[in-house]
Amino acid sequence: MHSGSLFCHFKSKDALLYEVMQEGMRSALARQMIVLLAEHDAATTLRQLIRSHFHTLLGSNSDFMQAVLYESRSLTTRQRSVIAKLQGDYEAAWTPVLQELASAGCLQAEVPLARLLIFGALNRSVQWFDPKKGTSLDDLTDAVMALFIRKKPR
Amino acid sequence: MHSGSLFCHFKSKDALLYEVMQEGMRSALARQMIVLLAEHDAATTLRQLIRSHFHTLLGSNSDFMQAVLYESRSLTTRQRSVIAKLQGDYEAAWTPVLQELASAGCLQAEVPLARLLIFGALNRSVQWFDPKKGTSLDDLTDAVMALFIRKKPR
Amino acid sequence: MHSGSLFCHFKSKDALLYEVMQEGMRSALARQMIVLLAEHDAATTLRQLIRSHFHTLLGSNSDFMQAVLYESRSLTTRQRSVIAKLQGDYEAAWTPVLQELASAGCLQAEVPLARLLIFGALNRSVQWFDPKKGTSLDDLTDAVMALFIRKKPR
Amino acid sequence: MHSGSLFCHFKSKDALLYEVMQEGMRSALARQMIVLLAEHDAATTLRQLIRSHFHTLLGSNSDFMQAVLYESRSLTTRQRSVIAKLQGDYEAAWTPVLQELASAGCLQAEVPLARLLIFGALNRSVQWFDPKKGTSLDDLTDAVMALFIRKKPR
DNA sequence: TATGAATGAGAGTTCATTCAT
DNA sequence: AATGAATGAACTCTCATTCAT
Repeated sequence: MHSGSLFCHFKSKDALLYEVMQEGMRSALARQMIVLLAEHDAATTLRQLIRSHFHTLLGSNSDFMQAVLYESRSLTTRQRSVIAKLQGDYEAAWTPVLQELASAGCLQAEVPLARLLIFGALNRSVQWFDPKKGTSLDDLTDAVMALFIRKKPR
Repeated sequence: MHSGSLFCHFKSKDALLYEVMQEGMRSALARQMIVLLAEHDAATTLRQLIRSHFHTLLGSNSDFMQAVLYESRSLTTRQRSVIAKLQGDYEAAWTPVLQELASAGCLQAEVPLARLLIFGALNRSVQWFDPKKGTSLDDLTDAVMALFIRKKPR
Repeated sequence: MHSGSLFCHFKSKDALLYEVMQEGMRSALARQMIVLLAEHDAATTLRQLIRSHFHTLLGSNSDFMQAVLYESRSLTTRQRSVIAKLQGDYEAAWTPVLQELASAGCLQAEVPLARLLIFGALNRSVQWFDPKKGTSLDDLTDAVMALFIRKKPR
Repeated sequence: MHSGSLFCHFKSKDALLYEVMQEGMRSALARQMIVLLAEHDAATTLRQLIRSHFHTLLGSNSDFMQAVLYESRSLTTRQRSVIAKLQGDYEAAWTPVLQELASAGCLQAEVPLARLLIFGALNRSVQWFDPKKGTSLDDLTDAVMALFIRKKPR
């Protein structure tokens, strides 16, 4: 693409960024919705949410997530709040699942805090994950489940 | 401070950034070394490492950590590798502690991966932690320990 | 031209300076080569070299010579040596002509020194020459020849 | 000397430059006056003027001449005209001597132009003269005389 | 709609000058 | 008078944006 061409399609560079972030978050939400519509037990649902989140973070067409996590300061206040709302909705969907696991004793922390810590752990993978190192997204998902979620106590 | 004053003390803006990052990492390493020199069981040591890390991340004089985590791209390759080395040393010190907990069955993941996930979880707190919300660094430390570390199985 | 426009075409202000100096010296060399290819006696050749040099110094598109003479310190060592090489080649071409005149007794000084003095005399004209004062470049050329070159002794 | 100390003695850096240039030109004029007061024939006087000028250009304490020749643009208009007046007086003193030589047929050019060319030739020596190369100021003076001045025709 | 040279606001940097000590 | 940290105007350069083609 050539230097002036962007402005045939977007009002500004930040407008493109905003579009990409919004579009990316909406598709991530849609992908996640499919997971949530399947009726599984909480542990299975969480596993699928994590797997889906890794796809969103690390799969192809995932650059938007870098933008959501690290470039929000380039947006206007209004745009930033729209993206924050989408991100909030996305993360809020995990709460009931985590709540159920916490109630069952499988997750040993207050859910709001646990959710922040879990998203921190997962999101940072964009910095260190390297598919060439031989670990698959499924392996990663297994490791995360093992780390955070305990077997249901009798 | 006025526009030209910086250059009385530093060759360039990036030279200041580098100094701040280096100095901050060295003091974080020193603080952590004190924790490691105390002889405690692995769980207590980890708790103190986490508490110390939260101090480094969220205490006063902690802005350098934002720089280390998010501004490394402004450095030269050489500078970046120095900072990466310091960060690597800092994080490497956690490995034996995590290893011992993993051997005891208290940490259910491969240590290298667990370490990445744990640092992700902790480091992201600079984005959401707000001391005005009433949670203390000690509370945070307790939550992290509860979330990641299990009671020693009999 | 506006402040940023330069950088569409040149990497830096000094890169422009270097291009102008190099291009100017190459065209001066080319102009001089034409003079040298004509087969004339030494005195005629020298007269034409001087006339050509005044054109290079004082004609239109001659600002580059100011740069070559007085702005070389803005260049990198490498660039400066390229320009110095071109200037050296340019001035070296005068040596055989001066040598022939010296051998004939028309130039009463060691050629290397005479060349330095002659170029000093000519080049300083950029400081004082004013076409509005009524002196032409041909007048100037005649004066220089008369001053430095004697009639061939019988 | 330290960065602020200059301003204990001079109002500005350019004020120092102006003082140095003025002082240097006055001492050059004084030195030249001594030459002119001795009663010699024109050729001898010119030789001594040239020798004195080389001392002024190339001897110790001669940096001011670089400033006079190449840094005048840093001065205010008023200061520049004072320096130009001193330089004009200095060069004007050569006119009668050159005039006499021209009348005698020893200098083959109009005196005003010859003077400009001669000063150009001499002044440029600050760029190329190197005492380590083994040429003395006396050698230089001899060469200049030989180049410009002819034996008196019978 | 696409292009890329031109624009200009803003960032980074230099350096002559000021000023508290 | 001497010092050197601080100042700020001026300069170089970057890059998002504009615009004539």
